[in-house]
Amino acid sequence: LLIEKCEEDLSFGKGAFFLHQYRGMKATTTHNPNNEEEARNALKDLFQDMHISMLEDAKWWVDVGMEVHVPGKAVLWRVDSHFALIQHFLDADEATAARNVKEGQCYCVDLTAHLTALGGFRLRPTKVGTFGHRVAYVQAYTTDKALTYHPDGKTHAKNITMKEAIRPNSEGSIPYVEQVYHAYSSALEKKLTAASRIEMRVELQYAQADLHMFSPALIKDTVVCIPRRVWWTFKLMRATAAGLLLKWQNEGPKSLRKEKNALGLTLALVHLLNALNNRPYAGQGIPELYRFILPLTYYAMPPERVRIYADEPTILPEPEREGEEEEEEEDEDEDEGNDDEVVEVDPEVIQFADDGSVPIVANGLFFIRAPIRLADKAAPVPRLSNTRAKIGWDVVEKLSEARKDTIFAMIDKTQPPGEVRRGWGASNKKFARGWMRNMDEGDQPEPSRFNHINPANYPAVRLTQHDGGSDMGTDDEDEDEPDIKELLNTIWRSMLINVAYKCVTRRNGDKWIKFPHGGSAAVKEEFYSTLDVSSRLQGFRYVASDYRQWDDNFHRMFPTDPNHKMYGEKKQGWGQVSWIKDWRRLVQDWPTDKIEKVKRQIKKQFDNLSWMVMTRSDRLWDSREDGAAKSMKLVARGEMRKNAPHVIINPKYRAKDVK
DNA sequence: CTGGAGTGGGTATGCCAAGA
DNA sequence: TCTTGGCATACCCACTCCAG
Repeated sequence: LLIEKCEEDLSFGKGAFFLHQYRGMKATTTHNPNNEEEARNALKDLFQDMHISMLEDAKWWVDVGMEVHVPGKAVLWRVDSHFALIQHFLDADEATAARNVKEGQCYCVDLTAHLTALGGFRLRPTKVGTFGHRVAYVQAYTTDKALTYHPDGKTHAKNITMKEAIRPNSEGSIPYVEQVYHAYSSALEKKLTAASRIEMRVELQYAQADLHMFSPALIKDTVVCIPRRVWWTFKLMRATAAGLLLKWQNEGPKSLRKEKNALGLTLALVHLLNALNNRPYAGQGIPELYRFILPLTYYAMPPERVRIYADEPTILPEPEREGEEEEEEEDEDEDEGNDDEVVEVDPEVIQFADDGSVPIVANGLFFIRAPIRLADKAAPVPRLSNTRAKIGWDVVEKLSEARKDTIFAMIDKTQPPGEVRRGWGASNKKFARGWMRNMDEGDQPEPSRFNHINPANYPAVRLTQHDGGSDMGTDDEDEDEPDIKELLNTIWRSMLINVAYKCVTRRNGDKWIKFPHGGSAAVKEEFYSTLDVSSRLQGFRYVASDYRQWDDNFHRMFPTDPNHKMYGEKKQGWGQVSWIKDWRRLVQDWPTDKIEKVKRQIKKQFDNLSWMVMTRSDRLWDSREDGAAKSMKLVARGEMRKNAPHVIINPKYRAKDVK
């Protein structure tokens, strides 16, 4: 009658029906899964208040669940067992099961703590396929009880947010991390375990059939038992490691903390921490992040491949056996309030390898896939390495649930570290050093002790403005004042001399360079304007460059970035030559456009040379054997074949003409 | 005798493009 | 699309030499 009324009077009442929900207490009934009689009685028990025979079976669904619990162990689902589980509980053929374990709308894996071999799943079976049972959904998951057992009765925040991760307390550590650390420690102390659960919503008529067929063999293949001590220690270690990195980041310079790769690492840590207590968050932007958090991607596999990891070495040694302590029988968790039947599994069912090892390779056990650059001089903030991490700001904003400027503002607000941490042990020496150098930034570099190379000390180098066509400004750039021209000419000339002068010398005194008459001071363009390099050097290794290489080499010799630092201001040749100092002074003092214009002029000169020193980042002359590109050719005889200096040939010329 | 400069070799890492 | 090798950068370090 009511339904009829609805259909007539309400605009949205068409096709209305009643939904009946019969709610019981969680774990009202339990039974041994291997005993059919018990199972039947349990079901009867549950429905004793209802006239079960009057119900239409096909229209009633019942939520059933079971829990695998082993004393002293954390019981976790194996990702590679999903196929078997799904095939079993749907009673489906292989093709149907395969269709149902394709990651997507209907099936998704919930990794346990981002361990790619471990995880439950959620499944809404597909409509197509053949099923022995009609199942509305299946869910397999793991329950950790530690968090409800917090010693002080305080429950720590369920999730850490990005904002919490960049806001340290007065001691510099992250409150959330402290809390989970204590939670796991107490879990260790209290010898807590974790259990695997599977729940599904089935048609009433199949409820019995579905439940009692969880055979010992199937259980053995689908779960993994990790000694609880290993399990909690793992969580503890991950939380600690993540906490250290966060703390470390928070001590770094603010500007660097705002870099995408630094925030990317923060994000990754946040998600790793959260995955310890909850199923990993899966939302938009997550694939990018997980590409470098997760070490491997797993899919459920057909049965013949399920045991694929069985032969791999165990990486988790089981600590000593716990004996027969802890005979906890069952869980009293109250969560969803469905009519779950809790099935107790006989602990004897789970067998352990005799050698005391745990039959699992838990990939990704310790940390994350992408390399982390801990800290260096340039960036004393731990961050993701550039190679793979390509996180956009939109992803950072989305996953951190905060705007970029909010995050920046928060970083700006953080207290400067009260005390500079001088290293985290030997392995982090690098960090400490970089940090300390950062602190010393105000110090002035010592004046060079190589003033004698200054062109001013070489009379022949004094500007000779009328010296043929080699001067600067011979083109249409004549508006430059004469003294600037003079300066540029000086720089150009001293470059030619300095390069020759600083050519490497063997420790035994062997000189590579053959100076013209008059020594190094007599070196001019002409010295570099021949392909007969052998007449200039005792031996050499050359690269017949392309234009890009040639230009790069030029840019290294005349850098226009005022912040460009060459290694060791005083070392490896670069800091000892006067042209660099003069040039860099110009770069500091002059506007960029003017410098670029001047640089173009010098480049014209440069392009007229036939060869030049092939500079390396940290050294003017390089003579390393293994540092040389394979494409470099060696021109030298006898002793001089070893460690010959590197030279670059102007791409205008053909390599085969080089002697 | 000592410490800094200078030299030459080592290494972690980045980037790109060819290969799988 | 991921891996790999080549080549480069930017740093480190042992050793030698030499001035003070």
